[in-house]
Amino acid sequence: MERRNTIQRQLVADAVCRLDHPQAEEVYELVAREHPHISKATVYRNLNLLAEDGTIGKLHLCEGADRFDFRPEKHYHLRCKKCGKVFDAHIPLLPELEQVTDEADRFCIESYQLEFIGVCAACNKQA
Amino acid sequence: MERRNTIQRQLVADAVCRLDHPQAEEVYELVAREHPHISKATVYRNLNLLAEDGTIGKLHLCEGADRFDFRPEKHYHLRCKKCGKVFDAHIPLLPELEQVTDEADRFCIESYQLEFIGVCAACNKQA
DNA sequence: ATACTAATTAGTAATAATTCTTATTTAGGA
DNA sequence: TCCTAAATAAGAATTATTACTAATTAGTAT
Repeated sequence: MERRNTIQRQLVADAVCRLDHPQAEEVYELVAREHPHISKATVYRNLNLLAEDGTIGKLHLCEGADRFDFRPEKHYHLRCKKCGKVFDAHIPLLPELEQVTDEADRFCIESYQLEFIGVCAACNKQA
Repeated sequence: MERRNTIQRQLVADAVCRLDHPQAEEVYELVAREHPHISKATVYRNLNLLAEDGTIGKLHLCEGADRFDFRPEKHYHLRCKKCGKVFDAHIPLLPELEQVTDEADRFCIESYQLEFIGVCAACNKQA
């Protein structure tokens, strides 16, 4: 049987759109505020399903829990090591990175995960 | 007071050298085989201390637990999505990546984390 | 050698994030 | 309407890691 369109899945997707790079827990909290009966496992499962079929993006960053991202275009991310916030980078994609191969290891590269780490404007101003 | 040189720290460092991109648990197991009284917390603490001062590297990959790496030169990593193994990439460092800035966000980039994902030679042969 | 003191330890408890389990409910087709 | 597979709720279980605390240790000073 096909994947169904469920209300829960739609609610999860909506919540990701309304939040900024939320972690699963934040998505759960937002949905649960309106629909207290939703199960945490349902939120996790649907986040992963939505990420699988590309409806949303899933970010596995160096620190902390996975985050989700509804922006469709491919883009890099910045993580502030002071406040922990994650930002969309306004950096053009690096074509060199897309073309990397590793013949030496006969390893078939399919994708990559890149994250820039540093200090955001707000935290920089404070210091 | 300064950081001390402890036997436990040396044992942890040695174990990382003898293993290939081990997770903390594997380091613990190897040390504990010879020294069953070592505490898991001690292994974790020392792994992080060693990573802090650059004696070993700490890898936060997309999947699974953190891994540790004793190789001193900067290099990229490959992760096989079939078998989960992590390999050192024989790919030259990309200078473009080292020079990236993000003026638009006034974000001060200090480092980055890059990981290539694909299928290793062994898994490729099987399929 | 002994004593001192802060760093480190072992062992355990706690936490955080996520996945698993099971009984129940639902959606869509026959 | 009835059937069946998919999806759900609720909570237990798991995994990886960190926190806590009393006891021990390393490095230095006596």
